[in-house]
Amino acid sequence: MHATAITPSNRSASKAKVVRGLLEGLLEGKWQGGNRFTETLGAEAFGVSRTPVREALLDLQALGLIELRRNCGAIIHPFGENDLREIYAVRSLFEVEATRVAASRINLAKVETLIEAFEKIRGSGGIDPEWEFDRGLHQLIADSSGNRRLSTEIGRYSSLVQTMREIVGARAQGIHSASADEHLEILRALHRRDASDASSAMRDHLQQASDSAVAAMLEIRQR
Amino acid sequence: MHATAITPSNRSASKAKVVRGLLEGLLEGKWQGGNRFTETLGAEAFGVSRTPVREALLDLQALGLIELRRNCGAIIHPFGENDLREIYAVRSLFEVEATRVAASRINLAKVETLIEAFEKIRGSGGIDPEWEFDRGLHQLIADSSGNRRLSTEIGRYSSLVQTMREIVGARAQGIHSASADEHLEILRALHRRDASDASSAMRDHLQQASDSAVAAMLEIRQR
DNA sequence: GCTCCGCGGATTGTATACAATAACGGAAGT
DNA sequence: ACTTCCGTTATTGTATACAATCCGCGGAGC
Repeated sequence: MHATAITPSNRSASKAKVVRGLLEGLLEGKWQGGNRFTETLGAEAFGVSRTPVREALLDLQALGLIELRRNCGAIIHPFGENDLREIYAVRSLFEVEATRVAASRINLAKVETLIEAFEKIRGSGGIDPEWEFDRGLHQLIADSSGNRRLSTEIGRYSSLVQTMREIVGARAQGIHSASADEHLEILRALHRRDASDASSAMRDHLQQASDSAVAAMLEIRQR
Repeated sequence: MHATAITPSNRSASKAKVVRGLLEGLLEGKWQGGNRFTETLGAEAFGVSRTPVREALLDLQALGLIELRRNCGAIIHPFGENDLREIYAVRSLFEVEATRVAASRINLAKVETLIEAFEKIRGSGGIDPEWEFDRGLHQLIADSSGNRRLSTEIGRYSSLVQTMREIVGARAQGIHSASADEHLEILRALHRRDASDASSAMRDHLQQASDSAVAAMLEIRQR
């Protein structure tokens, strides 16, 4: 539904490729020192022109991952455990607030549908399809917040996290997706229209997700 | 200090021009219906090429102000009182959190410097220079949050608000800048390292700012 | 009359060319 | 040796050209 800035399916495919490549480098731990990365360099590295590279760099700058200085190229800051936690901290800020607000407005029928979906997952023990529903849940909450700006911000970070997931998923084995239980706790609180419990459950959920992401990154780097 | 996305002094002057022009239209209340705005149209309207228009549209999309659809042009949503309040709500989310975290880390000497500055302002009754210190205060808090991501987001919204201020300031008479008292309350709480009071004062400050901005927008539209 | 296919135009996505500008280095002066 | 100035060069900012893609419309077939 949202025009996701980072992974717009196939819209701006080149830009997405560049973003992914740079994120891979960040997660792997390349660019340890304050490395410089010019648009031309990126264009050659990824086999595209400067234009999508430039747009990718602007996006990454807006996410605080790089610093752009005129006629200097992008300064890539070393990316560590702490940076990943910061990303989840901001995401948590957004989504906890969205959950709190959404509790009194969210469409209960949709909540029930998702509850059934997650219960089915928990029963079957399937892991793979869960991310799909996870995205659906976060999207539903964002849209139900009634604040377009908040929803947009959530979408931006959602795309970032999604891309990181894909990168990590392709390399790390033991990356465990969030447990259906956490999702169900959020959903049941929402169904009761209990803003406090719901937002609290969302906070815990994202804390888990944060720890999990850090573990996955460290696993990747130990190779 | 930050590479501000919207008003980078004179970096990307054309892009800034386009952003400002579009924001003017939004604040004035043009584009009431779901208007379409193509890149070519913008290029002609502002006398620049498509490239800076495109970048401006991407920024505005990331701020939730417009919707970009492939081969469809930008869909400009009507902008109302509620949208302005939403922007301040998100900003409040960022800055209240930053204030809370910064309380235990902020450099007290810098706080004292700002306290003196605001006390001088309050004495002299000068209004004009206050925005400059206002920006300094918010920037200091953002940088003291110790979270680069959070700081970046604050910078994005800060630029947006700053541009809106400039637009409004050029048209409305009675736009009153925030009272020095509000700033002093934040600063004194920070100086006590009282996270609760400081963040609470920041919340109140932004609530005032929000009301003030809405009033200014309505004043503009009544002409 | 209704549906489906295909084509033309409009619009974005990407590449390239040109202009502006700031970093870098070296030479001259002290 | 240090600093300052200036020219070169690297790099971004902007403009333009080209490619891909989607939307709408009209006509053919049923």
